[in-house]
Amino acid sequence: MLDDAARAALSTLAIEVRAVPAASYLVREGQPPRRCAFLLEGYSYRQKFAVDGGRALVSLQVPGDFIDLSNLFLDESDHDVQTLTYCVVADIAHADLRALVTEHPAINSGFWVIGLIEASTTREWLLNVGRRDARARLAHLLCEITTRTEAVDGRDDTYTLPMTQEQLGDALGLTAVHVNRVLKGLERDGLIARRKREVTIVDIPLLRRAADFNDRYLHLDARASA
Amino acid sequence: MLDDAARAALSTLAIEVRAVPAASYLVREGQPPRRCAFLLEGYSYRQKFAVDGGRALVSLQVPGDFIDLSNLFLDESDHDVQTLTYCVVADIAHADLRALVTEHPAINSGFWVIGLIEASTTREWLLNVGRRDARARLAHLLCEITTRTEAVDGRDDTYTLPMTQEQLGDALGLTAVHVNRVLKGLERDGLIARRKREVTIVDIPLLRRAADFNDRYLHLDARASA
DNA sequence: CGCCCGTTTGAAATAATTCAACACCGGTGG
DNA sequence: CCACCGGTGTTGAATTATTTCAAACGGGCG
Repeated sequence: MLDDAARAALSTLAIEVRAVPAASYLVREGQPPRRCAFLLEGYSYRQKFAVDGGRALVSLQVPGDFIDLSNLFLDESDHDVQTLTYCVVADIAHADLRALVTEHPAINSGFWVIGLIEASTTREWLLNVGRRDARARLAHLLCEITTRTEAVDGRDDTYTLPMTQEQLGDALGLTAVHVNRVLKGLERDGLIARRKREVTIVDIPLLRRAADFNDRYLHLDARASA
Repeated sequence: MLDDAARAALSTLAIEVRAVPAASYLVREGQPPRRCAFLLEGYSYRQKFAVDGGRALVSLQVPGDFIDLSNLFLDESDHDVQTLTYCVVADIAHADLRALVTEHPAINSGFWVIGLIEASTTREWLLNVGRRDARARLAHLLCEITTRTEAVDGRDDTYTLPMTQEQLGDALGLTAVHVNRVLKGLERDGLIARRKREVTIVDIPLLRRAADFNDRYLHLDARASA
């Protein structure tokens, strides 16, 4: 819980808001900026590459997520962050954040919580890619997206998928072609419906079961306090 | 860099050392202790389960790693930590650690760095499992183990593999059977040699190339300061 | 209008799994 | 001291999930 002083400090933070087009880089591997970006609107993702050109999306960010808290403490980024859609981000100077963190223990641990939840999510993705078949993997990702976006803005279960099938594949360790087939399978079985890029979760319980989805790893309650 | 006061604080920390047999739990999913464990000796790993019984090892810990820094800020663990071998761990009370972190910004950011490196490592594992074939995956894990253990105690390239082939499989998203075959393949091609559980890296450059291994993700330099 | 990116579909190829049997080894108890 | 035991490693053959390659389609955009 934040005390009043902490709240005040947060609200007087000097931030610079900027709009960013889709598919542009917010962070590049190896390059460290002097500011942290906070996602206000839109979606972005972290990615890493293998030498053979293989790509892995290793996490998604939705509005309310920090883009690169890691750059505050590490001076070389180990991955890229790229926007998925048009985004609005708030930049905060490293110096300000550092000051904030040392002066307000509550904010410090709040940031810790944010970082730890992200780590937890990456672990769940590792389980997903390593130990679930394509159908469950895809279903799991769909469940995560709905859960995380509705936690932000009480959305219903229809949303336009912000990702291409190729990107979905890279997030799941699958081929775009296979993603397509699995997507159709889920549709055929009445778990989801699609119209162009728009996806509707038709049967949430069924999808969750198919996905082996349990939202514990998202630490929704802990996140609320930040 | 730590100042003298921080060093002093660290050295007067009340720690309780205990020995733990192999294959015992250090942390259980859902259960939060009031202390953080630091690994002094031995190896341990984090694991998560899918409902169908599938297991994923999501990280390894070597001497010098924190077992559960996450429990300091999150009150419910989202995974287990289990010892791989006989271990010696140091327990530190949460209260002490919290005080340390709020009083010494340098220690705070040191802990951040540790957490962030671990997150980076998990992302690399995700790339490994999602986008590399079995041979590269296994080679990559072998490279990581050598690199991390030699960073601790300037070891040479022979070491007894602390893991069963089943555990290797769970760390790589593969079957134990397949791990066995791939291991033999690496041996046949002269990249490694084996005698019982003992593994020798015969040709490091070749293994690294086969693994697509680049140690940047381990942030070895940043780690040194902690 | 035409182009390009993303999607859809099929057929063939392949990596990895599954199942099953057997060998090995260290440890335990008779 | 030997026999047995369970866990681990090894091997082969059959099966399956996923990839690869290739071609065609569709729609949004300049």
